[in-house]
Amino acid sequence: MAHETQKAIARQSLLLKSLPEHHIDKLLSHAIWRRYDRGETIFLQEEEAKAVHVVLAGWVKLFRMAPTGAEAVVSVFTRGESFGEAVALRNVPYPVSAEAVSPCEIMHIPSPLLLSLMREDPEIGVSILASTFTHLHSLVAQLEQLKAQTGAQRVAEFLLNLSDKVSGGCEVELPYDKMLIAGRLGMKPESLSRAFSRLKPVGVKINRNHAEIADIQSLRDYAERDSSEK
Amino acid sequence: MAHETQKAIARQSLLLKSLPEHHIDKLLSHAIWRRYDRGETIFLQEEEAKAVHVVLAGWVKLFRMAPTGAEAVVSVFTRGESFGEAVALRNVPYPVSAEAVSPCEIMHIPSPLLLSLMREDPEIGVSILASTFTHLHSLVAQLEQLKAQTGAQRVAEFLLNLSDKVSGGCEVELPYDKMLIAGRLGMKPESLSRAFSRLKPVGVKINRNHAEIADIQSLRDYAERDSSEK
DNA sequence: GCGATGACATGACAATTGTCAAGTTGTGGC
DNA sequence: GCCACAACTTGACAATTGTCATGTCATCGC
Repeated sequence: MAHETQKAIARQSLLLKSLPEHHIDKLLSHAIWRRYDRGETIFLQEEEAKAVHVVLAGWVKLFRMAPTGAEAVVSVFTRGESFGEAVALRNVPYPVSAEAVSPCEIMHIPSPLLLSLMREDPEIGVSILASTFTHLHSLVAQLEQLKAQTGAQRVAEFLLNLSDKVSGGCEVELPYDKMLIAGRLGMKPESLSRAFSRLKPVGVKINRNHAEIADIQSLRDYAERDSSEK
Repeated sequence: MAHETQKAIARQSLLLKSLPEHHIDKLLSHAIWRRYDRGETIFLQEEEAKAVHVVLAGWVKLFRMAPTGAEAVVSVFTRGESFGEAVALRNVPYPVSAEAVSPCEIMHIPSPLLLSLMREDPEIGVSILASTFTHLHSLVAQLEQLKAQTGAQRVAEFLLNLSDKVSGGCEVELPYDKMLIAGRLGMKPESLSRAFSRLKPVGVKINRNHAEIADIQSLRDYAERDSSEK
């Protein structure tokens, strides 16, 4: 059931990679593996957390339903990333819902197991704090973007994060639906379309889920430009 | 230096209140107390974290400077609340800056002390995770609000959080500057003014930093109303 | 008391974004 | 191949918000 390649991916996850070998083995041997289809729910907001989740393949979105029914995408995770750490250890309800947005492989680590290991070895706690901090940091970055950047600038940053090149041109694939990208960036799909067209003069060509960036640096300039200056 | 009343406040903080007595004593005896004037910097973004901070009195804002220079307020803390947990334990730089927005009393718990206690007793780790989770949760809530609510609705929620009444009318004091409230809610001061006037029909009167809410429930209805319906 | 300063409100205007409607395109079922 | 459907784009319009300018008011130092 648990293929070696999957275990290898799990070992590389931020949550596990800093742990000593024997702990990893124990966690892996008690973990639950599961496939999810596109659109399938992994857990629901207000549900009680019983495990930490590690994405082995595919894409997962965390989102929150406002009382009005409006959906706000909080984050999107993929291979090697984990979520639910801080909640699982405290027996509190999830503040968000999780859904597979593509077919997924997810590993679930039961929280009682994590808790008991944590009592044996405090390093585990530090490890969990590490990945929790990463989430915290990315939420803070998102808040900053939403409050201080225009839609087109947020799209520009999103594109920049898809490439690891520092300068020059490049081509990247959009990792998921434009609808989901729009949600993740806090805008409507229509606004995303317009943002893309606004990026054309800066050297961005979009074709389906394929993006061409003429010059990374000039796109970065655009993203960091103060909105007051032209 | 450390008055008993301050220690009492510290004990009630989310970070400490679930810890066993002997740990609290040790932490309190090694903590550093300091006063900050209005406008004084507590730490700067990119600075390395050396302590966890507990607010004993006054108001502190955490904010982030975008490369463009725009400031995004991430959160505002007051008496009994703590911040910097996840960062302090990992020797990583702060993702945000912290500034006193009113005269403040802050207690600093050196992170090496926390780390060593954590190795003795994993319960400390759980405690830290608990308050970290609280921050995470509030960031998620903020994201939801920014993405799914109009300015006036965010202001309505802000007012609602100032009162613990469930129904009927009430009066509350705005806890800090309108400029800071605007920043915290992700809008310009002018927009906050307009949002306040838009709340008048719903029964909200603002006079200086004093707010009168005619009926809590109808304000709540307004905040949760779908923007499509009138 | 007086002037300076900063917080705040308000009006006019521009830019951005959401909303609604229509049209295009690709995909999957049959 | 054909149909139905969902994703996506585009345009027109309305609502919201930012920007700029102006004016009021309280506070503070002198």
